Amino acid sequence: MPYTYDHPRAALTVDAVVFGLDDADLKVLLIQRGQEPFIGRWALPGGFVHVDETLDQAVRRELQEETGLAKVFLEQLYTVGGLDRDPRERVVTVAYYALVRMSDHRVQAATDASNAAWFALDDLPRLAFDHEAIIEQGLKRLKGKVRYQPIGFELLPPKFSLTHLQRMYEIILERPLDKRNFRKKVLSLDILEELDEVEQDVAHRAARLYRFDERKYRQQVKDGFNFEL
Amino acid sequence: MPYTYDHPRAALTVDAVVFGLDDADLKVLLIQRGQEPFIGRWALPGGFVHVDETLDQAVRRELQEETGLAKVFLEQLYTVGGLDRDPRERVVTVAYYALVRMSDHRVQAATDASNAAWFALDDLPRLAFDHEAIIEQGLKRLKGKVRYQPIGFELLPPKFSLTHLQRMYEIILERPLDKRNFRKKVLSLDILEELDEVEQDVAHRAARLYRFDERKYRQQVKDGFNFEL
DNA sequence: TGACATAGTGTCATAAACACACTAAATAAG
DNA sequence: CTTATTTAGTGTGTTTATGACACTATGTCA
Repeated sequence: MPYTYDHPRAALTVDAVVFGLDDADLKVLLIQRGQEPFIGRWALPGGFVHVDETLDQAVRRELQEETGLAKVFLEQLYTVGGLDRDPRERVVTVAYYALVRMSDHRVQAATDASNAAWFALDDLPRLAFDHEAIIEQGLKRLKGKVRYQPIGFELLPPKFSLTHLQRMYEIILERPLDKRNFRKKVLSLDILEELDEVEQDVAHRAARLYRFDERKYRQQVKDGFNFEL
Repeated sequence: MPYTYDHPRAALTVDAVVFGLDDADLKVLLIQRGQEPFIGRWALPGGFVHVDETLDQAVRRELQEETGLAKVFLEQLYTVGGLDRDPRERVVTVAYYALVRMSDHRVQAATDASNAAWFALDDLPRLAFDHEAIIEQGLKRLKGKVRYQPIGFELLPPKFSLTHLQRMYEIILERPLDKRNFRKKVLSLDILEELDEVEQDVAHRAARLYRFDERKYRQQVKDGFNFEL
């Protein structure tokens, strides 16, 4: 079933930089390629955009198929159109980044029998295509955006302590933050709900848990308020 | 000369939101379409991406062809992949925004005999496709970015007074700024070169002229300094 | 019950943001 | 050549936000 056009067309793909957070590191989810080109190399999850699906739908489908992830936070990053990105032919890819709670999402083995695994950002394997550069961009965007939009919560479990929250920011921004100033600031934003619950199973004083209050946040935004780390 | 593929492919286009500034308004450069669909309607300059050119090259070529503009400031905005954007077939477009000095660039009549013209943002005609939404995004980006990167200078002539500069920010941000505070702030950034020149042909005290000093700015950035309106 | 680990809390100093009004210099008009 | 008009150019005090900094509280475990 061939499809024919008057002019040659680039192939269109989507790729996703999926970030996750563990105790110590920001991680990226990669899959190991099962086909040429770059067979055996690690790469961003992604694939061809079908002609009857939107770009968002395409990324979500590919994430589901290749990693088992569904319903993650997703945002478009940028579109890469270099001429020789793919040795086969002209391929233009729309890159996305995603944030997931690593604890929630047990990463599945991919459908096409290739692996999926998390890698710390400073310990990446050799990657296929220009995926290294795309990850770089994703990281840059995350670092920038996390400071003025409360997207970081997508990386944390629903209930978290202020220490968890601070550690997340420290890991992403790659600098230490002052504990008292951090707490003062984040509480003053009034976007957290204080729960009547504390951490469980810790070998020391348990910290109070909080939840991100999306409703309060939206209200703040509407009132012209400004999130700012 | 037909081109054939195993799977149907979306057509890939680029579109540019070209911003210019006059005394009173931010303006957008539009062209009037000479073909179907939307013949006669105004639209963003843009067109199909050739298989042997990058996305950047494609936008620049289209801008040149349709409006005569060359060497403008260009940055990728986002990629639109809705299913029914174009009534003919699936078209994915990579949107850019551009900043030009209106005075420099006399806008040419387009090659294919359709018109090109500047429109104030609050006085746009009916547009083709989803170009209204793309302009909206471009404006949002401009408003955001102008505050932490010195891109606004791309809209001004090389030599400008502090009053010009302030007016530019007021127009883009859509709010008045305090004259003394603005001057204090902008001079403290130390990215302007004070010239031994003043405005000509004005019917009142002439203002001193300044020039954006790109070298100083790059130095600041390297030193970890932070532009911020 | 004592050692250990992390939670939780407030003050002061410095820096940035903001509000605010008059004099200076040039041209134009009478 | 005097006056009116228009915009340029300048400084201070107040308020608000940022940043540095250290000790007590509470729980677990040995």
